[in-house]
Amino acid sequence: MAVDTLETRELRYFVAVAEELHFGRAAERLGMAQPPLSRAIQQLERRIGVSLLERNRRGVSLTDAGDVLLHEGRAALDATAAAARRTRRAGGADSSGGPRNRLVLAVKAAASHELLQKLLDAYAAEPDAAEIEVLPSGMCEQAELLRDGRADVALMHTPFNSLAGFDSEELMTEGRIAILPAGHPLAAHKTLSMADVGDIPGLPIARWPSHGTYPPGQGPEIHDQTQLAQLIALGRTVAVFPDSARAWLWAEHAAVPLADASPIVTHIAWPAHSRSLALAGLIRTATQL
Amino acid sequence: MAVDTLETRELRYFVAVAEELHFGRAAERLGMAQPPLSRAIQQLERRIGVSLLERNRRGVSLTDAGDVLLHEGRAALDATAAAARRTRRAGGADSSGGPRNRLVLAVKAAASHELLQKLLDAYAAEPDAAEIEVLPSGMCEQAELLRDGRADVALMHTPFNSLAGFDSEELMTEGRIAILPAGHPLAAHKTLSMADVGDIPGLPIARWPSHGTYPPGQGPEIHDQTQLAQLIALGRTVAVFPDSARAWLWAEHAAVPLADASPIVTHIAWPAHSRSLALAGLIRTATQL
DNA sequence: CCCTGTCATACCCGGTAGGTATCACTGGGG
DNA sequence: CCCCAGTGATACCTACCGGGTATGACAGGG
Repeated sequence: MAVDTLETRELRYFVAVAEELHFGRAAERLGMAQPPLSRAIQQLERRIGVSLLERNRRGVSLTDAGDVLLHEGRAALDATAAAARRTRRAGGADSSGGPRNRLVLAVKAAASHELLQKLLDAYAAEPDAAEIEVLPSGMCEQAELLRDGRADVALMHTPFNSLAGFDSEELMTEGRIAILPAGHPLAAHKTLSMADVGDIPGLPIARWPSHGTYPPGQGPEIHDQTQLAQLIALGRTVAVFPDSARAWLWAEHAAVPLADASPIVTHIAWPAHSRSLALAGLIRTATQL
Repeated sequence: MAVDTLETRELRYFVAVAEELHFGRAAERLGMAQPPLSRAIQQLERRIGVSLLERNRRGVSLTDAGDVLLHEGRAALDATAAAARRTRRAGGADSSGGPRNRLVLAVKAAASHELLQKLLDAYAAEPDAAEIEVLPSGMCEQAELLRDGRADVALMHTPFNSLAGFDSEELMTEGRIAILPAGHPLAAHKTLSMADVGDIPGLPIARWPSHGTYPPGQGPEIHDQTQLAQLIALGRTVAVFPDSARAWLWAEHAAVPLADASPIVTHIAWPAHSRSLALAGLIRTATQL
């Protein structure tokens, strides 16, 4: 093999070891025995002429070069997986009928309902519309879905998602609101500031494991939006949401605009090198909404 | 091998065939015989379950899926090559002394002299400055250099370069000037329009093979900037350049601002997933110029 | 009709990826 | 103090498969 070419298999092996920092566990994860994995990593280090792992007594740690290869290798593996997935999607469906174009659109579950609905309706009305598969995703994994090819295009929301590495178009900007119990004194205000909501006596901000706002504070722990809505209705917590959250407010809720919260901008984003006509049509539709 | 994993070797093979559209030539380019290449492509098609090539009588053409794999595969191969190169750069230099950080900066040859000089000087004065290797590149290949890891960061110029897929920061905006023979009547004008320079009797725009402006027109053919400068001095042609080209004008040249030309914006751009401290320092220096 | 150029098939060989058994080393506990 | 548990490395073998050569099938053109 050419000395300057990394095989996908080698990258998979190295990333597994670098993530586990343990040859045995990495081998198990890869479904193979430990000795061939050790040997493969040694060969890899010899081939690229750089030592990647520090074999200390009792464990393994990454060298600087190893850290670089971990990050770059993940990106390369994502790109390879994306090539396989998108190719399969482009051709595999052909057997089930015409030149079926299908686009996978990743959206943050339960966000941008109205916008998404308008987009899907408008696009479906286009003459040569492709089939759109909506892929609900967790909070911040849209980028990952785009990178590894499970999705072709995504709705992303700054400042929560980073648009780094993708092409994107801005679709919508909205402010944020504080959602309070309907009877709360602050609910009478015309606007509030972030500082106000962060420090309401008796109303600690809820902690939502997958939402960053977890470690600090002593607020109640929640796991989905319904729990949160209920806790607010019971007068136990406050929450900050985008304007569009007004759509699902309860009678027991009150919404007050936040004057100093950074606005939430919704973008449609896609891999920079995409050349699909169906995608171009969807983007055109989206920007003309 | 897992059925859903593409090996680098398979991608290399397929991309070669897809580019040549000829098994024999592709095999020659890959330094191998034709039969194993045919077999490898067949196995690839079976593995991903999609037909990639249309074997017509007298030649080969790409299916839709094949076209997708050609583009996605190129990106994946670039990412893989980048992983190898950057890893080698991160670790290979360690043997020749301390924790030597080296950054490769791609710049369009002979552009942005002053800006580049200021940037290098300012960065060198930083306390923990890494070594910067300046990689002169052709007109539009900075993106390619960043993608395949030959460079870590680049100076790019919109609208010539596309920033798609990279992170970037704006550094400088400049207008454009028409460079005329000193004695020419139009040289007396305060400003000109693009239409003016495109159609000057007796002064056809020069044709520069690597600059897009090649096919049409009957202007003289040139191959580098010095030839162009000389032809202008001789009163044979006109050229449009960014403001900063004033730095190298001859006495026989006259520069007139163009009122309606889109401005040229210089950016510093880097791969979106970069995490290098040295790169962060360079970017910080650049944005504070 | 043969000849040429194309990709596919048939068959063989060597390298190497992967498995099993074992070693070398270190640190902790009885 | 020594033994044991747990780590990664080494030794050795096997089987698969990637690659080579020779040849076939098929279509077009002179």
